[in-house]
Amino acid sequence: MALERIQRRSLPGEVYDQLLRELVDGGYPAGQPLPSERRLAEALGVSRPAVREALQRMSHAGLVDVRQGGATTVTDFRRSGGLDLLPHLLLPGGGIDLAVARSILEARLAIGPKVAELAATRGGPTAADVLDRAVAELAADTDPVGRQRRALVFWEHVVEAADSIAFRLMFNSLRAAYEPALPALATVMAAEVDRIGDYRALTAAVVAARPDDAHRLAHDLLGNATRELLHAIDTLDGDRP
Amino acid sequence: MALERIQRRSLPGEVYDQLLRELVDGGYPAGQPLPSERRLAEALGVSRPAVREALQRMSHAGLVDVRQGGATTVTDFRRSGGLDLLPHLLLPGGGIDLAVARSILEARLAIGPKVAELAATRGGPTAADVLDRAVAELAADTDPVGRQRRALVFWEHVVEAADSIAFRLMFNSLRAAYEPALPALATVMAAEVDRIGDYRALTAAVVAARPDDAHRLAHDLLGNATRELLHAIDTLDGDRP
DNA sequence: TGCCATAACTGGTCTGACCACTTGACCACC
DNA sequence: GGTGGTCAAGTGGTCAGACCAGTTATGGCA
Repeated sequence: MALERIQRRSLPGEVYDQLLRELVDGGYPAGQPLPSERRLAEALGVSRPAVREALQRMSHAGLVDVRQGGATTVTDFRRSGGLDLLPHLLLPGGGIDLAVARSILEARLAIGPKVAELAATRGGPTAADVLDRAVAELAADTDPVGRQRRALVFWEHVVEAADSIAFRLMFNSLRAAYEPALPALATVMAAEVDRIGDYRALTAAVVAARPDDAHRLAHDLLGNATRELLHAIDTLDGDRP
Repeated sequence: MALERIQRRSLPGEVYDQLLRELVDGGYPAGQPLPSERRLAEALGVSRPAVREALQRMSHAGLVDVRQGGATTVTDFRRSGGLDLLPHLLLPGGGIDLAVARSILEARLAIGPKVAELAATRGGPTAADVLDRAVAELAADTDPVGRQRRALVFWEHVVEAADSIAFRLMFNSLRAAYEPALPALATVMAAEVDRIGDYRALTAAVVAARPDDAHRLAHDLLGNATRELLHAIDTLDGDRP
C-alpha cells in the first residue's frame, strides 16, 4: 500500500476551484456579472475575505474583471487568460479534456526542438554531466509514471541549457499542466520515454554543440508519441479532420 | 495634449510589486525566509490582510512557498514560476531587461510560424474577413505604437484560427509581456509592422489553407525584425556570442 | 539521550466596522 | 432636452481585533 502525500486544502483555494469550474463549464458566460462577495460568502458558507481572496486570484488569472463599486464580471478567459491557466483546463473535472491535451502536445512539439537547438548553441557543452546523469536515471527507472518524471527532469536540464527565460517559464507552465495527467498518459507515453537511445543521441548533439542535429533529433523524439497520441485523440474525438 | 487612462492602484497590488521587485533584484535569494506577515505589515504601513493578499498572489505565481505555522520562503522563480510572470521580468524597474527581451523574441519566432501553419490547416478559410480587416486597419494606422497594436490584433486572429488553447493562452501571456514595452520598441519594430505586403501574403496563405506557405511566410515576417532586434541586443549586451 | 509538554511564533480564518467608488434616480437650471 | 448636483443603495477595498491551526524550539524529566 503506497502512502500518498496529503494535499492541503485552503478555503479560498476551494472557492477558487469551484468558481473556476463553474466558469469553464460555461455556467457564467463572458460579460455576465457574478454575485456579490457578500452573496457568494453566504451561499458558500465561508467568510467574505475567503471569497475575496478567491476572486482576486481569479482576477489576476484573467478570469474575471473586478471593479470597485460595481459587480465583478466574467471575462472570456481565452482572450484574457494566460498560460498558467492550462492546468485548470486539462483536467477540469477529473477527466482529460481532449482538445486541451491535443493543444499541449502540439505546443511541445513546436517548442521542444527549438529549445534543444538553443541548448546546443548555448549551454549544452557545460551541461554534459547533468544531461548524462538524467538519461541514466531515465533508463534505470522502469516505473511508467516514474520514467515520465525522469523525462521531464531531462527536459528541464535541456531548457535550462537553452538560457531563455521565456522558454524556461513556458516549460514550467506546460509541466504544471502535464504533471497531474502523468498516470493517465503513462501507457501511451511509453512510446517516447522508452526510447533511451534517442535521449542519448539528443544529449550527444546538445553537448557537441550541433544545433541542427539537436533540433531534428528532438523533433523526431517528441514527434513519435505526439503522432500516436494525436491519433488516439482523433479517434476518441471523432469529428476532427 | 493626450489624455491617458488613470491607472488604479490597490494596496495589495503595490505590496506585490514591491516584494516582487525585491525578489527579482536578488534581495531575497531562493530558500531565504521572508519576514512574517505581521512584520511586513508593520514595515510597509498597511494591514496584515493586504500583505496576506500580496503573499498569496506571489505564492500562486510560484515566487514564494507559504506554509502554515512556518516562515514564507522564497523559491527560485526560474524553476517554479510560470509564463505569466514574464511581464514582471521584462520591465522590472522601468527599463527593459535585454535577456528577457531576447528570449521573448526567440519564443515568438518559434511559435508564430507554427500558429500560422495551424491556422492555415484549421480555421483560416473562415477567418478571411477578420484577417483582411485586421490587415487593412494595420495599413491605415500610421502611428508607430498604434501599428504595433494592430499587428497584435492581427496575430490574435491568427492564433484564434489556429484553434489551440495552449497557443492561445501562450499568445496572451507573451502579449501581456510585450504590450507595456510597445513605445520603447516602436522604431525597431517598424522593420516588421511596416511590411504590409507580407501580412497580406500571410493572410492569403492562411485563408487558402496552405500551411507550408503560411509557416514560411510567418517565419520570414517575424524573422526580419527579430534578427535586427537580436543584433541590437547583442550590441548593447556586449558579451553574447 | 530521547521523549513529552509548553511557549512562542507563524500562517489561516472570521466578524464587524468603516471607507471608497459606482450606479441609478430625481431634481433644478439653462 | 441637456447638463450638473444630490442622495440612496449597492458594490468592492481596507482595517482592527480576535481566535484557530500548525510548526518549531526549548526545557524538564525519566
